[in-house]
Amino acid sequence: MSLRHGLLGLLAEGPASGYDLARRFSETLGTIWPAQHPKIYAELGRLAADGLVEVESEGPRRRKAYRITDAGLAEVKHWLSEVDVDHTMRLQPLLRSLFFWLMDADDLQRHLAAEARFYTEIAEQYRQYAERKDRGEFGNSPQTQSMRVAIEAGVRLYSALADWAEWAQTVPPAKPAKSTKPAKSTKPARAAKPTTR
Amino acid sequence: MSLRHGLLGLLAEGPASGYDLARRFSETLGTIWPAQHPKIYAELGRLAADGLVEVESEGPRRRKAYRITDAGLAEVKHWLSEVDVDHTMRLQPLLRSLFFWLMDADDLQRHLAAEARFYTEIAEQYRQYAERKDRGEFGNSPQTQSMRVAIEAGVRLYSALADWAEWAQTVPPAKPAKSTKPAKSTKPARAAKPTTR
DNA sequence: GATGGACATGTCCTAAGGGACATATGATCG
DNA sequence: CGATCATATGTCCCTTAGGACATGTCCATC
Repeated sequence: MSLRHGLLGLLAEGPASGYDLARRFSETLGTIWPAQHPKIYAELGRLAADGLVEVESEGPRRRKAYRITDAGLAEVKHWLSEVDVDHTMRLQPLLRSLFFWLMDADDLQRHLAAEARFYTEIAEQYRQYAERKDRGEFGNSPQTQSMRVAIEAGVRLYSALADWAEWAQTVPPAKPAKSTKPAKSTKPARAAKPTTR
Repeated sequence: MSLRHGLLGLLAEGPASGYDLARRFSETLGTIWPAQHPKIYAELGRLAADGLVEVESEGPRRRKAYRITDAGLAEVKHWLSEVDVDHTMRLQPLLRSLFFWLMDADDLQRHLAAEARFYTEIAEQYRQYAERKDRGEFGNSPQTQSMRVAIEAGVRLYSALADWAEWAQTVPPAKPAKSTKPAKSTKPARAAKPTTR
């Protein structure tokens, strides 16, 4: 249920419409926390029903801007300070890496090179963003300060992944256990063992 | 739909039961790709219906071991080489970091210290696992070679996060825009601007 | 031989994610 | 003035995730 608190956190900066919030998610937050507009509108409705946000104004084309209420602010602060962090990571690239041994050496090298390029590029984007902030381009409000901290995480994470993908290209492909030794051959599906225990 | 391919990948190493697979997810894979047993049994059923796996043997207590079929192996290889990688990351800790400005300085320091401890510990676990592999404790099969590559990613990712959390503790908390300058005060909810554009 | 515990598989139900589609409205420009 | 585009909000529906609960089975041990 982090989307709920994500929305509250964004609204703590000031009123915004569902459209605004959806843009922020798709433009900058998308890499660390994806959220499509259907979910956002639905959640805003629920938040309003629960009294955590309220409609601040109705704008030009049906635009509704929401403002966080005191209850909403209390809720997001409570979440930040009292609720356990969920450290779950769901990284498909890492899951795939477990199965690299199923790939041709060529395909694998291509794959890793593409991954390295991808991560390097994202890391670079975050780095530039960080620089602009450090040059004072976005002011020095508490919000942008926190943004700076988040960006730093992006830089470090994606740099680490880029380095990893580079490094992985240098790992020699393990031969499918052929000529290394006489190889006690019959061990016919090692993971099988119908372990009763 | 990565669980499907995750299961196929694991079964490519050799036959296993739903219980075995669930344990592998909860013990070692849980950090990078969580999966509970209800999903696993359901997906195994679907995989069997689609002919990508088949029941290899029935063991002691209703135990059913599944074996990957040729079609299943082809499917997972196709996924690895041809299907685009999903780079989506969903990191609650990073989402939270955007809202650090809403926290007391004390709470934030406590939070960051706990985060640093957590990431350091996980990184250390991965590091030890990598060492054991490098000492040859797990042999040198292609599978364990790939495992080694995945572990390396874990080491680097969690080290990066640990360093980040340490670094973040040194970032001075931005004062809520008070005494820094005369401060053109009236700019009443900067994010509001009912942008019609 | 009864009982408790680890093994093993499964269902049920609700919530969350997300693609596809629908619709209203104001702005722009020929 | 009519067409078209970007803005803005929403619904529908299917899939995936995951907590809670239920059941069966073999083993140890008292």
